[in-house]
Amino acid sequence: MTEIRLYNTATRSKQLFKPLDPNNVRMYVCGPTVYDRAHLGNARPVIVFDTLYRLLRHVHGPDHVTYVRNFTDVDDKINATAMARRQAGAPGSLEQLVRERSDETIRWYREDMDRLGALRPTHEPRATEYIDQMVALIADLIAKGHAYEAEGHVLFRVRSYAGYGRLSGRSVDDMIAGARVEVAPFKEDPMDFVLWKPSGDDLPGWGSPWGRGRPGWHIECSAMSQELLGTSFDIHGGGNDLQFPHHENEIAQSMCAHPDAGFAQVWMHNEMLQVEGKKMSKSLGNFFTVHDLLAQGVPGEVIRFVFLGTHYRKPMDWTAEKAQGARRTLKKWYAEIALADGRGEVDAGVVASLANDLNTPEAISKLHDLSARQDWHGLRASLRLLGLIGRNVPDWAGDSPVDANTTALIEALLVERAEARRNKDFARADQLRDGFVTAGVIIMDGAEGSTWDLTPEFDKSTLEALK
RNA sequence: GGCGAGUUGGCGGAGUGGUGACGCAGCGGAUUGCAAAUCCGUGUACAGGAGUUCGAUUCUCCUACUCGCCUCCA
Repeated sequence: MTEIRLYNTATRSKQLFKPLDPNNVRMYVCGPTVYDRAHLGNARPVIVFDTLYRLLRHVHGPDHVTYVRNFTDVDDKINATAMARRQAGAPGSLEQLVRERSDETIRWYREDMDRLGALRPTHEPRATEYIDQMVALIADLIAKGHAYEAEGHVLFRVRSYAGYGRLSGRSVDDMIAGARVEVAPFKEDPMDFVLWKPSGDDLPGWGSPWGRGRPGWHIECSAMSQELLGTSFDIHGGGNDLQFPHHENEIAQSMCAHPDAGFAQVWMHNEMLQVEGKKMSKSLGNFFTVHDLLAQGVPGEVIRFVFLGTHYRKPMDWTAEKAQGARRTLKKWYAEIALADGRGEVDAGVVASLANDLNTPEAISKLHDLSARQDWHGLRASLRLLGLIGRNVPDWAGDSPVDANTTALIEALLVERAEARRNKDFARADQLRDGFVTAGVIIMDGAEGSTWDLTPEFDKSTLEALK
């Protein structure tokens, strides 16, 4: 069996991956807060951990991997949208409007991530459906002395967990020294964080032993992973911005509730995304969503390919130039594998690269090898493993859907050019050749005649001017 | 201020204690009326300094610079 090596943030080293139960490899990834469309940065962990999911399924068998990715649908921005809608006269209770907002955002998220070739996780739990488990977990933490109630809040007693700060390499004292956060007066210690907080009448809330309220952010992942994967499981993933405080707090909660279970064995964090060399932010004007990009005609496969071109633990720069290159490469490969039947074997080199801490850039270089060796079956199967092709070659890469008019016009102009060349009227022949280029038509002359294709920049009026 | 990550050829981007991935661009050749596409060939890069070593881009230390987190942003 293929040996998988993964970099474990918790030990800061790459180590051999040994599942607790090879018949049920379990992975939890922190999913989105569903307050709006997913931006491009949200796509990175999705693609990274989807690739890992595919690798695990390949190695252990599709039925022996359980992948959980949550939706966080308890959030002030969701509430704000719901309240704004109610003010605008939308019917229904606040709870219903909150639910509607999450529902539509989740639907968008799934549509967008599907387009990126990401498989749906085994479970996609919503935080609001696990409130009972969270309440039980919080009560357990209080009973064990790791949490306390104060002014309607329940807080986690950070000093009660000696391992706090291990994952992110911080000491509690250092963090307090450098803290820039205002400390709530009811906290025993500045580092203590909220497990449960009270909700006023104008906010969604649930009944609890501590009054009507809502959970803090971190407790949901502890509760849902425990419910769906057990008190210990194999891999926990997310963006490296979650390393602290989110994952640190998750560890504290889960380890204190189940001191002997071990919680997650391997912690994996993807680096952040940049756009044209800069952090993506609304103020810089380089902020866009996955949906924006798809709507502009950038195919999901192209986005995925660009992402896989950088190792997940390095910052990744999204550029228009990369997207263009990715489109060309994929289109070439799609044309090459058109005749492959899809029953080929996945290339061992591709698997080996992935098994080495998801070295996707190296895996892509192996795809280039397969293409150069004309191993179309292997290329197709390997593209499939990487999620760069589904059952069929995507429509955008096939023969461009061209209306009959345009086809006839191009064919006629090609005939004219062939005649001009035969008659040594090179002025006209070159005029047509250059005109095709300007119009966005690629002409490929071969021994048995000319073939053509349209670039995304194809412009029909420019072509018609050639007549 | 604290913690962490990084700095590889024109660009992107892997990797390794000693045979200089891979892609794009460029250059040379084949081909072409000239081109495009294609095919063949082609690159003496590892931030700076010191150290360890027979030998370092790869290990250690220092310096510079970049970036991320410390704010319920992946």
